[in-house]
Amino acid sequence: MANELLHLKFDHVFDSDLINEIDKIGVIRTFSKNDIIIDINQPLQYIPLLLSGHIKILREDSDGNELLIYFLEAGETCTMSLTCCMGTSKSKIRAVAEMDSSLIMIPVQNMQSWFHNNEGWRNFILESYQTRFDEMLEAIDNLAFMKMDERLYKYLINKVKLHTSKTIIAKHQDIAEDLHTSRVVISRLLKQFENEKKIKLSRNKIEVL
Amino acid sequence: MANELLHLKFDHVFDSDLINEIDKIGVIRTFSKNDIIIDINQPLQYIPLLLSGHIKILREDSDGNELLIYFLEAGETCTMSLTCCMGTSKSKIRAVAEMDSSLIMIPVQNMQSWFHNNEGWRNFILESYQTRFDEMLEAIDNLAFMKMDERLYKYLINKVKLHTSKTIIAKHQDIAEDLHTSRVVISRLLKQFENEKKIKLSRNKIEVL
DNA sequence: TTTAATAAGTAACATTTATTACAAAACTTC
DNA sequence: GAAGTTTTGTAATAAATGTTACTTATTAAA
Repeated sequence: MANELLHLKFDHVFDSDLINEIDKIGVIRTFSKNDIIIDINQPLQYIPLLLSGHIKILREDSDGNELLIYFLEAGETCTMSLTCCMGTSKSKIRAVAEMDSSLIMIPVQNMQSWFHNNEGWRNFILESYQTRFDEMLEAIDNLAFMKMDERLYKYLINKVKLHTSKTIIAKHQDIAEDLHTSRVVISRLLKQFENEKKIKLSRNKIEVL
Repeated sequence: MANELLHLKFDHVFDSDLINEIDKIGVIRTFSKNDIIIDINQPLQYIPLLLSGHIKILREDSDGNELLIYFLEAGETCTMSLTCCMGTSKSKIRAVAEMDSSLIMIPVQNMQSWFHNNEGWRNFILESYQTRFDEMLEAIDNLAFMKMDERLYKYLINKVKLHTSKTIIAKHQDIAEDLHTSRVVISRLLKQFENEKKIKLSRNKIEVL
């Protein structure tokens, strides 16, 4: 079998015929940490399935301010790309590799017919929509109802879960950009967390206790 | 034909067989202004198609604070209900009639098979997802990148568009709840808009100039 | 028409977040 | 290890939003 990761991550999602077809027509692409996978206004001709790594989905306003909306993990797809492909419109988000990642890209034409013929594919897409909807709602909750200290703490906990490691490698500036605030605000709050014994700070590194 | 509104709003979306089936199995429900159509945590067994009126889709946090996410208009459906029905989960949002409204409710079982057999239905659902995604992104943008004065002005303009009337009937308290802020903040900003000749205020009424 | 209830106006103050500016610490490079 | 660069710490201040408390205006009810 050509692609081990494809089987590992998607064998329980798609039937073997579909897996083989994906394997045949899908194009593997690899990205390094911080690579832009898809940028805002870029037209989309492929549906990506994430085989390994993590991808940050970001929104940007007209002044270049960014906001992290959610992360994609291996075994997931970006439903934004689906809606874009259907409407042959352009990407409304930026996708950035949060770590080294690999994707398999499926041309839109194929996925249109699968949607019609293949129940596994259909369910995968509909479940993806549900997951993304839920994450968008959570993003809205975070922004609307939570203060910056709560948002930051949640962000840290989420990173710990994603990487299954208590140690986060990041600079305050990066975090500030994800949460759309300023570095000073993040440094201040992190120091406060450290005083409360929630974390331990060092250069480029945050240890969650 | 049993239901005029169904034809008026959906004839160009679905083929005539599907329209007739919807007409046959769908249950019409009418709501008065401010009625709660679906509440948070309520299980969903029906997909609603909006025949007339406007519906507010709201999110609520654990302290009972609300936030308006978007409006539904006639000819639309709530994709939240789709994801809920698929996963047989509970509503994550509250739907409130913004004015007297009528819906046709379709049992989930039927819509599952249409999804498989009927291209018109499939496209309608996928387009609905796209529209809702875009509106969620806009909600996120509003919260992340805009200040309260901008959010308020956008809210007013949106209301004017929806009702095709320059006059908005609402009290400051209602607006404050939709935008999740306090009445005093809204009164202050509205007064500022009035001084800038953008609007004209009176009790329960805002005229957008 | 007086009274009560609701809605809006506004001042004073508190809190949260953003900004500016600079110093100290931790790494890199030569 | 000296010099430069990057990252973090922190104070002072500004701006935006939230809160409290009270007044005034408008409408509804008695």
